[in-house]
Amino acid sequence: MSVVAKAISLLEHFSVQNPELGLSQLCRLAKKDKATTYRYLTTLESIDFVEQNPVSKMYRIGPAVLHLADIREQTVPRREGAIKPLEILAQATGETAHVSILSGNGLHALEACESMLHSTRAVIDLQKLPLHATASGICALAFGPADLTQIANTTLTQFTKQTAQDVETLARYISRVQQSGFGFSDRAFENDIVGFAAPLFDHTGQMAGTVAVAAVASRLTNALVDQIHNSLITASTSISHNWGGRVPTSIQTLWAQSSKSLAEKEMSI
Amino acid sequence: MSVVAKAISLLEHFSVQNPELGLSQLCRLAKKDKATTYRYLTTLESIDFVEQNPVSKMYRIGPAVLHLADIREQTVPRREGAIKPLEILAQATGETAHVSILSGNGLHALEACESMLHSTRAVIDLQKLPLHATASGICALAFGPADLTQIANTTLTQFTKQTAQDVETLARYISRVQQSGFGFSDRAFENDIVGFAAPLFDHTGQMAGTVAVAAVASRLTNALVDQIHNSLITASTSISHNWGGRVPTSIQTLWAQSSKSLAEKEMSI
DNA sequence: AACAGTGGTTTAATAAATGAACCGAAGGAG
DNA sequence: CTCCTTCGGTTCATTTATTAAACCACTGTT
Repeated sequence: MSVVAKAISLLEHFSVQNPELGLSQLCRLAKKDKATTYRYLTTLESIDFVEQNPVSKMYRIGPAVLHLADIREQTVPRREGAIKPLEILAQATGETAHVSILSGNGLHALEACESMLHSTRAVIDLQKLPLHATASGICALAFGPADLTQIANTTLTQFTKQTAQDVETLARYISRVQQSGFGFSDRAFENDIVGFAAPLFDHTGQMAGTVAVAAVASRLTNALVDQIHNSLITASTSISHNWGGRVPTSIQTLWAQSSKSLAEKEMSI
Repeated sequence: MSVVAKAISLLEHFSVQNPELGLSQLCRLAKKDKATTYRYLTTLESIDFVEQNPVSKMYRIGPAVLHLADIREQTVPRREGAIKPLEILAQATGETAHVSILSGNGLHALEACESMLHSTRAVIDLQKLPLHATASGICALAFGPADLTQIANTTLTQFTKQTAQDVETLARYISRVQQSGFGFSDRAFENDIVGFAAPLFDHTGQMAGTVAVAAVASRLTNALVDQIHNSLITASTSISHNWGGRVPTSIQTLWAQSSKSLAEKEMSI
């Protein structure tokens, strides 16, 4: 791990819940020496990646990232292209919908949209999502670059009793998703939430992210699952379109098959 | 300059005009060795600060900055607190208004708002502003931390014939601004633009940024200058309020005095 | 007064960054 | 076809910056 990565990984400890951190706190969180942490912070401060509250001496994320994020969103407008389909998805399903961006070594939640239909609903923190425990994550493992799986296999943090705890279980989850075309996670990240996801594609033809629905487990019915699947297909198709890509026919075929099998299952009930 | 700063300074070469850059281009821009630049880029890629277009092999700003910018804006909502006063300012003056954030070693343009009143108007690039050549910059030097002046003095890039080219001229500009309470720059950055600025304050009581109007020189009248000054006072007061601070009475006094002297000047005309 | 916290600084030991030279591939020009 | 340039990417001995223990100065508590 290079110095650059180590210094910047300090930034990962800042969050909406914890926007300002002191030197000592940061030392403990990063498990690093005080002198080193201090040097990192002053360096980051010199390039405006953090700034120091002059009275409390605490550090917070600096203004330089705003500028970079602006350039990114103006030239690769992921958020803009995702918002409307996301609202439609949330409204159609009555559950919380969110979009994540895939990037080399993980999945970043980009935007969430909560349905107003029910008073209980999932709340998505906009942060890095665990690959092995969320519908989006398993979807990324199923359809994204192969080297992601190695990253996922090394960090099987347990969140609930259902979280995949070994490589074999995770592999079974992944292969099921590769057959259905939908990411799926049954209370593996949060106790009462079931997740459904679909992959997104950009102009390069590669998988570029996921769109997902986080549903409250107690309200799930076969009809709702069906509705979520259909809405995910619509959302994935239009977001991929807005991102300059399109859903590969192989995935469309999977979706058509799993809709059919679902319909059959319902017929038999 | 530490490795961290050098690596991240690569990011400064990306812009809306030039969102994707190849390895060799970046080498030339950064005046760095190819091997070094390559290592920087792979490091930045590993932490999602840049991502590589898999087909063209070019690099662009990565998704990690979106997340950081989100946290920053959710916890220190500068942009949100600035937008409405900025729109009012642009509309009242008929010129382009913009807000910048002060940070240790410079001034970052945060948001610009163009008036639709005239077809010709100033366009503000959202980037780092030169301290010595803009109304906002001189305003920051006049009312911000003292060590900014040293930074400004070392980089007196010439933009127009009116740009301050020596420390004495700049000091004269600054002291004039310290007397009037308004940043001012007469065609020192762009040839036909006159800038007016007012300082902004946050909850720490320190200067936190500037709000400014970039006016087309050929349209300027005494009445418009008066209008701009008054609107800047309103804008600065309300943005500072939204940022959790307030304009110090010392500055309010300066404003009151310079309004009076302006009124007198107009009386005499 | 002793203690446990801060933020910040110095030190020799050590691990990391550096850049010239290099590779193979792709594209153009003669 | 060869020659030449430029591209992204790699190697390795040399140099340079990073590291972390110990240390200061300060503040509030017991």
